[in-house]
Amino acid sequence: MSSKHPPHLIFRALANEARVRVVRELSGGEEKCVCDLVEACGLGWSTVSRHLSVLKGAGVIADEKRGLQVFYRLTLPCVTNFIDCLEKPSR
Amino acid sequence: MSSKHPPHLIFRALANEARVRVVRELSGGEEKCVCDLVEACGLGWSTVSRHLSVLKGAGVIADEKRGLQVFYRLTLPCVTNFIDCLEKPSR
DNA sequence: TGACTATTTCGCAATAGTGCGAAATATTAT
DNA sequence: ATAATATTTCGCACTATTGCGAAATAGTCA
Repeated sequence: MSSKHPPHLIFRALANEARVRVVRELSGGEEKCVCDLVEACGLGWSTVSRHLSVLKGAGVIADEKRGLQVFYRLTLPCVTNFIDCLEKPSR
Repeated sequence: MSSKHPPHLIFRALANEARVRVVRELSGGEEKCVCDLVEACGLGWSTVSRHLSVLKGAGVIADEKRGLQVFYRLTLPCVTNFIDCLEKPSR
């Protein structure tokens, strides 16, 4: 059976500079709390929170609450490869 | 020097079902005329033409005019790999 | 309980994306 | 030059996305 996240919806989830920045922050494999991601994006908390929910809804990231904080991690590793490919001078 | 097409703009160009369909049609490496792509998308000519210009503007496809027809081809092969990855049941 | 911290949800105004049909452009054939 | 074909450009109405601040929610600690 096919995924409930068709390709164009995943592209849509990534079609924003802040959301790509979030994915980059998580590309090393380490989890980050929302506070880290807010700082990385340079946007307001409410805005970043909604960006995170878009990425999560598309299955690109997942979250886990620990204590007061929520930690996010990347769940779609091949997006990192693709971004790397896009950044090579000659793709 | 870095590309003039940052990742989030490439994702934005792909953030539409018709445009992903176009990329798929071109993934085999063969060129297709607009008429083929109009048929594949099931949308009007003017709409598909604009989708093609979005993809071209992002550097995902390129065009070449031959006679009365314009042929498009994929210029960003790694997008095919990424879409394939997205469609695997377990990514 | 109440205060404090981390995060999300809501409502808003502004901007961007979508698909359409009509008109414009360009190339070829008569 | 005229006509026919293939494609693009334009203007419109509609919908979706964006970022913000205020308010709501949830967990921890005194």
